[in-house]
Amino acid sequence: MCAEKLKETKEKNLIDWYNDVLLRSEMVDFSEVKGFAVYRPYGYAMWEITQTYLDAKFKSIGTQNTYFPLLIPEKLLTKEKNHVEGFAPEVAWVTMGGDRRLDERLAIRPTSETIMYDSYSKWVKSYRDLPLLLNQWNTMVRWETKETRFLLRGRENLWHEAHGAFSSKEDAGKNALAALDFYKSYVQDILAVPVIVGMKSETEKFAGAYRTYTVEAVLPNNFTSQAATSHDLGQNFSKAFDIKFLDENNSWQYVYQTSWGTSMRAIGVMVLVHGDNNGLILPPKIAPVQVVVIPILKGGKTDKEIKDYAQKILDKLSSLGVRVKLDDRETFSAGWKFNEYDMKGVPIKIDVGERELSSKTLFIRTRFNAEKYSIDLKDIDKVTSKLDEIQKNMFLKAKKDMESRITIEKDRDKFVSSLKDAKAVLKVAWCGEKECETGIKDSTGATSRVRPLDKEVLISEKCVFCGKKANFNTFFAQSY
RNA sequence: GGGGCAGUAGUCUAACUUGGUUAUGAUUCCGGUUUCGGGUGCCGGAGAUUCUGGGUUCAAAUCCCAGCCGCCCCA
Repeated sequence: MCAEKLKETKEKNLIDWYNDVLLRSEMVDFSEVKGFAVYRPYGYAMWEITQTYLDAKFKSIGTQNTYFPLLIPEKLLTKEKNHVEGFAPEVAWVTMGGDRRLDERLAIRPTSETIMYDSYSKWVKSYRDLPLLLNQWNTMVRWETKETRFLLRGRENLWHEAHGAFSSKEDAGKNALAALDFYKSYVQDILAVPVIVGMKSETEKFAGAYRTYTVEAVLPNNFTSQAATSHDLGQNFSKAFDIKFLDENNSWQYVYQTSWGTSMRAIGVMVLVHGDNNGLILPPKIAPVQVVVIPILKGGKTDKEIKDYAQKILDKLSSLGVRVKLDDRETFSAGWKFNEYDMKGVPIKIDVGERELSSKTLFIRTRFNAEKYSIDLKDIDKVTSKLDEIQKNMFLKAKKDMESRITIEKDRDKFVSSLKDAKAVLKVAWCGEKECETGIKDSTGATSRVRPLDKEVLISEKCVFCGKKANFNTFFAQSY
């Protein structure tokens, strides 16, 4: 049950380090099925915190939770042409029921647009039925053929998927951007991971979407990862699934749709961004345990008083709304416990021993920046402001790190070599053409990641790769 | 899709090159004792189909083949 030391350093081998941290902090474990992880209570607790935070946001704009079947008949999955082409290579199929072959094979949902929109077409008849905004917290299966990775790329992934139907293009557009805003605040404010917010290119957008938005995070190896995504589907699916309504003027209209989701991947990104060679470093807002109280017992007469004192601190912090735990196991030394909670990334450790008991103080140790200091018991509410301060400073540090990894590049050769070797995340002026992106992928293995939403001054008049007219600035990087 | 590297108690590992008795050590786990302010020391105990299957051999963790799993590189 106990965390052991890490085998690899973060600097030397990021992926070995990452796997090891996830295993030893008891967030996840391998299962007997390739690409399917086991989420242990400590890891799953972070998902529950995510759910609580985002669910409230979703409901604030009228989203309702729902549940649709895990299995999707092939005829539904193939209704929207671009969609099925995008997902076909990685769909897992159910072909047998007991020992009988099924007449029609069933896809295990890679995403639920198709089965949900089949119902939407039954439920939407009038403009009064709109907007219809449903969400499900579930998992999806994508049969990755490349190597799989804990949290970042599994075959089964914990996520939520929300699906909106609207009477106007404007409403759908607004909804896709509102979702993007939820994700930005989740990733930045809860996970303390800075993101680049923007739009995906034609090549990288969701299969079947009119437009895809993303919040993109930068990792310590100069890769980027899409932490969450929001799609403006336009009328592509409503036409394929015949989702239409009678408007105020008694004429038939197809709905405008959105779909948006985020997954456990965002948590994986958080681990990569913040952790160090002693294990996880959790931002307080995502930490299942924000403060751990460790009594230092000496087997003397004061032990009982120290325990009572520790309990008092626990109760007090708990009443202040802190997620706090008391570790009074006597079979482990204090030093051992410090190391274990370092591995698990607990933001604040408080030791209470004879010294604290007699002086009515607490001894604070922070995981982030490894601060150590005493405070008076009467100032115990300072612990909550310390948690806020840690949250803020972790974000600022990560933001500075992200900015240091971004290079503005105008030179074609430098762009290609730097991108190929993941020496930086490159911000360039780009034409946005599909052929150009294909060319970039062929020569570097990397793709466009995100085009900022705000109007920006062009870095150059010419596209960094093909030399034609540049239309906007875009970030390029290797990605997970 | 193509190529490369690895697989030995929960974890890390020795033995493999050059086949040979009961598979090495640490850690972890259990009982006891001593400790406890950054992984305490000691005593005892437990934990292995040496990834799976096949082949070569008197004899396989060790050599060969296939598969599985993990990692890396290329498409």
